[in-house]
Amino acid sequence: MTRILIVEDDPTINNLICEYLTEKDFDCSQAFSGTEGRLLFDMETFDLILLDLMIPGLTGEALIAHIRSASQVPVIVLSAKAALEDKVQLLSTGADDYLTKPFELEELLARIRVQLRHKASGSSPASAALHYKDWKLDEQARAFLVKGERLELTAHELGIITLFMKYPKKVFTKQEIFESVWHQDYFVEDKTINVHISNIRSKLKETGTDSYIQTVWGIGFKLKE
Amino acid sequence: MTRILIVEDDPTINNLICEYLTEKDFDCSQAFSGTEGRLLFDMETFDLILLDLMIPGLTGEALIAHIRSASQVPVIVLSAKAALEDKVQLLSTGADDYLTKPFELEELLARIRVQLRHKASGSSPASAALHYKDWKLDEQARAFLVKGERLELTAHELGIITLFMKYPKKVFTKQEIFESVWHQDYFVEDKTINVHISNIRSKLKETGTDSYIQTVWGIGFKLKE
DNA sequence: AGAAAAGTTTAAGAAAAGTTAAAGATTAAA
DNA sequence: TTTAATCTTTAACTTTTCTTAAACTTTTCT
Repeated sequence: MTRILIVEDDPTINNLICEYLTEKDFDCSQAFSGTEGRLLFDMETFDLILLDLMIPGLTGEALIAHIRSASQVPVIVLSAKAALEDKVQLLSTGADDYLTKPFELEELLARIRVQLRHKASGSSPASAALHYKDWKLDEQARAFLVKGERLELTAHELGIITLFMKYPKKVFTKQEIFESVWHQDYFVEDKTINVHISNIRSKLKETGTDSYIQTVWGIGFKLKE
Repeated sequence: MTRILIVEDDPTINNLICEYLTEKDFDCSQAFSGTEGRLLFDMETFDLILLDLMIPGLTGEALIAHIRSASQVPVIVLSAKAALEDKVQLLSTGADDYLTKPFELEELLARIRVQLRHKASGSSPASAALHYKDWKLDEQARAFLVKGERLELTAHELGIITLFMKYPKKVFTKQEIFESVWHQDYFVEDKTINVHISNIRSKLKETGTDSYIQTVWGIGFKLKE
């Protein structure tokens, strides 16, 4: 389902848009401040972002800049500002379209569809990001984010995390991990996987999420329930 | 066969749905309260859940949250509430679809088929779960649940339980258990299996289900009828 | 009933599995 | 080519699980 993030501080307008779009089969998340919007953007993956410019916590412009530093997701700005210079500046900043308040919901929907169509026709196959608790993994960018912050992992470490996040309930034996991540038959020293797990955990420790990787004695490893 | 859980406190409606779906070749389980629904969900595995929101014992919302904490099974909400805000919240809470009462059974069937189709096309390999009375065993997650609660077992203990649950009527000799679980010929001390059985029973004792493992004198062990 | 066989339980040492730090080997980058 | 990063292996250490032994209980057989 298409996921849309609505960043709008006025609850009435936010809910109105949310209800309308939900009815139209979109999956909406709501943020009521710039900082909340940034948090949601960092932690989840959206197909489109609706953004009010006049929001507390972080200016709309700053949020666009933040979004553009990490993603090409379409951004439609909702603004009371009508002055042309603002519009121009916005579009050059990174917004893909704008709508001046008040606007008709039908028009909003039409513009959303336009942006999504652009997105769909252009570019690469969108690789959905994986989520697990407050971990986020963007496979395409090979970026691993904890609580929105990037954590540097080596190739094998990322491979192991990716495997875990694809099947968050499965227990993986060391053999399974090795064959899946190394793409070879299992003949490395048994301990190698252990060492990598240990290294991943120690990197995770800084984020307080090292307990997410659990040891299943006699079997292997898995993500926490 | 496709298994559907119906959580609906009105017996007339519950039975009506159950009979209709049974006729359409679904395997239905009925719950008449939120708590009963949770119990059945924890103990068995369903392909889809129909959930009335206005149920005694546990609110529908809380039940959805509980379900979502453990599973991606499709949930269709049956509700008398027509207010849009409720629908929005529901869908964002974790429901996959909703139907406002009164509804046609044909529409319900259509929506069930849509959800099952979605499920089938998407994602992860279905991990078959084993069931025996109020025991549930998820082989992929290596999780053993008694009355919905996880019970920690060591690798060998889990191996023994798995063997029993695969053939719930068979009597296993100690030699069979050893060769099946240890993957070796039988030359350990005879008593080893006994000790493991004893340890399993003592862990089960906390759940009140230790009597499920029965001793067959002179032969071995089996699950209770 | 009494003896023998089979099963149960507890406890303790042995064995297996896992963790971590560190050093050497390998690979990639500057 | 030199430097840096990553990977594998080794080894000492910790934790969990397994096996054995021994004392005790229940069932079966004579």
